[in-house]
Amino acid sequence: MKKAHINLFYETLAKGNPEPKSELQYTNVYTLLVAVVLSAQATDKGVNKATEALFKIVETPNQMVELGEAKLKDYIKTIGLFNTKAKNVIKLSQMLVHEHGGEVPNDQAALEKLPGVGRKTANVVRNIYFQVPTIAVDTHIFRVGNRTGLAPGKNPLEVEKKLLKVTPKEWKLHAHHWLILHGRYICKARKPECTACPVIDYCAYKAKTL
DNA sequence: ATCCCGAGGG
DNA sequence: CCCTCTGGAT
Repeated sequence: MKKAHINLFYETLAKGNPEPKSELQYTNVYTLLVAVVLSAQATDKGVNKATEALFKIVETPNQMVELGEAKLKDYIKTIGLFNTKAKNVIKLSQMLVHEHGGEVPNDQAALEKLPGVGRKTANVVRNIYFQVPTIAVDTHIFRVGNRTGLAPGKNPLEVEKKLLKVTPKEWKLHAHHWLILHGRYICKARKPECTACPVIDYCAYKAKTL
């Protein structure tokens, strides 16, 4: 995508949503981390539905450890991959208690050592809570980056590097949310709504659909 | 490359 | 029925 168009692309998305925020529900940085871990290959709606009850009784790593894996599963069994996620959340909470004083570290490497936390999840937490201009590449952003021509790449890491390179400084902090919301509601996987798309003038995909 | 894995949409 | 959803670990 041309430089001038990249600016217009972000400017347009920003105008449509000046203060973008996560649609995941959370009460603090710990519950944010748990919510993001649970959101892997699941919709935020489904995660919110499960965590609404869970976060009323669990807001700290200690409380999660006390709850235990079996009861945690009862809360999240409506979410895909719940078995693995329950194990990871308990282990991750134990590690936070024993190795980080019960706090969530603002450190990419330390976060990625936690079970169930990879590059994407760590990037999301650092962006949302610690205001670091990371761009976490999930399924939506991977698709939008490739389809629009904004940041093509064979894998998420390639797309992330390209996004960090082409995204102007002023848009970096919120780029993650603008791109994800665009992918979720307009540039959808199955049936992209190009006729309702505000940035179609800058998109490489329109040539194939119109 | 493969497994994990429920809900919702088309 | 098939596809997709803010992936990560092996």
